[in-house]
Amino acid sequence: MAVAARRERERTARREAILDAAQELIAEQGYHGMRMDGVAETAELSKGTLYLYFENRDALCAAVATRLIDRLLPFIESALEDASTGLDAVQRLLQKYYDFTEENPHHFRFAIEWLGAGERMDDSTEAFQIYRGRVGHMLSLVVASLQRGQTDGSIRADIDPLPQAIQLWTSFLGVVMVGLNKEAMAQRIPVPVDLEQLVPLHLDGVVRALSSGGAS
Amino acid sequence: MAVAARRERERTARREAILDAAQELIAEQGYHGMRMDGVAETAELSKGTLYLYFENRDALCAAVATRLIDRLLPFIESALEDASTGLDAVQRLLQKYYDFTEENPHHFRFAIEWLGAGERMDDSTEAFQIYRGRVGHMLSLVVASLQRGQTDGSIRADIDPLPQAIQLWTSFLGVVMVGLNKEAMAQRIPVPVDLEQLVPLHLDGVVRALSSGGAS
DNA sequence: GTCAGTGACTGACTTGCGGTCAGTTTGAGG
DNA sequence: CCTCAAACTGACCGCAAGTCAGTCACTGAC
Repeated sequence: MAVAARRERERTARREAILDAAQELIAEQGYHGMRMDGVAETAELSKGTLYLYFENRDALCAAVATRLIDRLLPFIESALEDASTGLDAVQRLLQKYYDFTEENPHHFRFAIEWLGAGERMDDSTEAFQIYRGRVGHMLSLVVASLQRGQTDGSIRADIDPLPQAIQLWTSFLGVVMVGLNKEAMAQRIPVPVDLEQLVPLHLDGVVRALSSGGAS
Repeated sequence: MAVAARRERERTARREAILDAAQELIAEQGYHGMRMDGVAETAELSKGTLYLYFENRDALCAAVATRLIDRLLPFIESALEDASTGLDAVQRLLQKYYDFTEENPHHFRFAIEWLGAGERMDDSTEAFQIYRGRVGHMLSLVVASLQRGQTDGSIRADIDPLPQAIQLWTSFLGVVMVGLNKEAMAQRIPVPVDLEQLVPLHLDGVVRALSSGGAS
């Protein structure tokens, strides 16, 4: 039965084609501008077919986000290898996350939507479980970097890595959220400010807060 | 023409009634659960009437949020008066903001929606200009506290108050965003963690980052 | 007293979009 | 050829925001 194998390949290919279409539209029109009708049109399928591959819109978005994290992870992992200390690793990790986010501004809004959403996003789908796993992996990299820093002495010994990782992650998300909308923010925040320096400023604060030695 | 004055009062009262209805529904069902039909029903008006008082849903939400900030501001301002130093003031300001947010969990999601929203939220309405002004006022309190800290020596002299205030504000928003959804987060974040300590942990980091002296 | 004018209000309707499902097409196996 | 199943289709549904032509109630001029 080589047929079944080919069917499976074709199914995977279709799925990828739908993801490509969705990703393209998200990049063009933003997360909210992406419409299921548009995805169907772009992927040259009917709308109903989309629902044979993804339970609903949120599941499709989760799958797109998962693919993006999978592309980001190698960069982050290599950045961690280049780091001289654990403290340096934390800094590089966050910086890489932000750089990648800046290149894919619309997609990562998904993560923010999810966190900001109280109830409205459907995170019960299988696609979402997978996404959740990737988030966990990202967090574990932060935890590992913190532990590494405690071992090499660059990070204070009295911190608890897991809660601290979550604090780093959530506070950084706020910064990224604003950084994502630099142009819009300029009008949005009712004072003139150079948002370009926001991320370096935040990272500086992170280093000061974590550092075992005196601040530079 | 006492008639015009009475008409004006009645108009204001209607507007307040609509705001009350909207706020009640947001508190009950969350920001996304609030429906214009529901607001009309609760306020004992027809839906069309709502649009005589508010340009659209977003404008109505902005007006609700504005009212809430107006209730929060006195608390924050008295907290600033109680503060012993500028550094202490920053800490108290953020803490009060979080406490109030925790009591009104749904409403402040509006701020997050707005910041996280790339394009979808209509912030061109008059109600939104007013809301924007309140946000600016909040920010100015942070700036003032930072300057106070630099004067009394509790905060490093080399920081630039305005960008730093924005960094403080945005990073804290990320923490609040997660703190708002404590219950949901427990399932959402794929690791077990006590989110209750997230805010204190963050505030500790803020103090370490801003402090002119050594960390405690 | 009455009646035209004005602002407040109404609710049926339109629109946009996520999601559904009964029916059609395709192609492998007999 | 015929049969069966999987893939696919697109007309349709429900929901909620937003619109607008029409009604109502009060006011003040005559």
